[in-house]
Amino acid sequence: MPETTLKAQTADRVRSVAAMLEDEIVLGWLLPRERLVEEELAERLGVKRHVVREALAELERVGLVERIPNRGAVVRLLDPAEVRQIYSVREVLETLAAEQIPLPIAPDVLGPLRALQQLHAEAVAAGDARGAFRSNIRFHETLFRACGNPHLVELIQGLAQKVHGARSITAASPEHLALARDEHAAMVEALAAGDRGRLVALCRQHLGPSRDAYIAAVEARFLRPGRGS
Amino acid sequence: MPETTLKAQTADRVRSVAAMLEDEIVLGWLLPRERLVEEELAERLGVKRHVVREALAELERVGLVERIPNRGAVVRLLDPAEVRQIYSVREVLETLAAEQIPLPIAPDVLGPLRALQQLHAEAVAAGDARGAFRSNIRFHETLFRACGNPHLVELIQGLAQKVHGARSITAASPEHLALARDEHAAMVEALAAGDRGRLVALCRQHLGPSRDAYIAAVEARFLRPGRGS
DNA sequence: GTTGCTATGATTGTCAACAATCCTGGCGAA
DNA sequence: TTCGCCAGGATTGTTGACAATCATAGCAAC
Repeated sequence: MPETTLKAQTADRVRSVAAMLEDEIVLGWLLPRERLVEEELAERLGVKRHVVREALAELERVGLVERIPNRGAVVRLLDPAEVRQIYSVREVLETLAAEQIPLPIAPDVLGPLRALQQLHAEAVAAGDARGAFRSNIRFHETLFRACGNPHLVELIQGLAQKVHGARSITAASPEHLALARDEHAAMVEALAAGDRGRLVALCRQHLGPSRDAYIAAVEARFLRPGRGS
Repeated sequence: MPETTLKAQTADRVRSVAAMLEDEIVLGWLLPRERLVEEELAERLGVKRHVVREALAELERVGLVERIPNRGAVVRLLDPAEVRQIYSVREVLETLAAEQIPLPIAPDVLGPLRALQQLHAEAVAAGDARGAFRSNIRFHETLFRACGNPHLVELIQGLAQKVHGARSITAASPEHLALARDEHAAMVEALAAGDRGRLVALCRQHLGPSRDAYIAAVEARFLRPGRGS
């Protein structure tokens, strides 16, 4: 029998629901400004309303969802200025982490990293956006964890999650996925070769494309017509 | 009639309760490993259990409290290694922020900053630990907000909050409070003079004393006897 | 005297009904 | 036609009761 969801405590179920909703937002199943009705989600996901409620609160904290008192939650549209600010901090933190990774890289980091890189490459080849998204997250998590400071990693992950909402544009784009795949390969190479300068440069460059693609897409497609200032 | 708590929505009440509990932890009213019983707190603070529950979840997220399923919450003791890691990241981020503050400083920042500095000095002079704690937070918030990147400020504040539990040691120490007061004065001076190098150095140095005092105190007083490795 | 088990009490976790709030559509008057 | 108002419906927010879980103390057996 399946044991993953059998003995699940509420806290786990909340995280699970939050992750599912995050997926649906990131993959573009749920569009910006789309309403998220608690009861409907509760039924669809097979949990109580209470659990959905906490999950939405979690997503609000992260910034993927906006919650207005007595009115409910909607998928939030990140405004370009905010995205730019977040990316600028990400750049600093990820550079910092990359600079602190001990080189030569430990084998017990390089191994899993190569495995995740391949997983990601396979998902890209198969056109599996969801798989690519998840394995991409795990790749970077594993990479940055090697820097040795868990709190720095936590910050980096938190910021990455904040702009996950911006991924619906790039997550489905074959060109961006292929580019990310190649850059991952280059990072692994640089790590294996102990080339710090190259690694740091790659990490920094890695952020640019998705940011620019998102900003361009938002300005072209999603900005509310009546509100342009 | 008092209007601050009159129209308060639940979310505000949760924040309020969380802040009260944080105060009590920081000021040493609640000691590490002390149990926090939901119903008791609900009655004492005049709110429903539900609100206390969410507040405890919030404090758990921040790291001030530990929550074990079906067993309740206790005040968490930060272990020295964790404190050291957090402070190392704080040092980087606060230095970064200090480097980005536009100089010469804008008058509408310097003014409030001076006011908060004075507020802090007065609290220190009066031996008002709570007042010193709160005005200290607001001083740094105002200072770093001047860097112009709200997300960086948010990160800095989050990290500071994580080690607030470590403040019960320094919050009551007249020497540390006096030192902090003088360093604040020096920061304001450096800002007014446009001396970036001095400002950055001061911010970096400012973190050391409380970190070291906490680690020393924890190792001397709180480590569980039976568990020393 | 020590160990293991059971009953009890204390505390948290879950739930569904109820209350409060807000949007929507329809109706009437200017 | 347009504006304002009111009722109805939909959705969230709150509450208290109930169920599940865990620590503790007392008792019995070794």
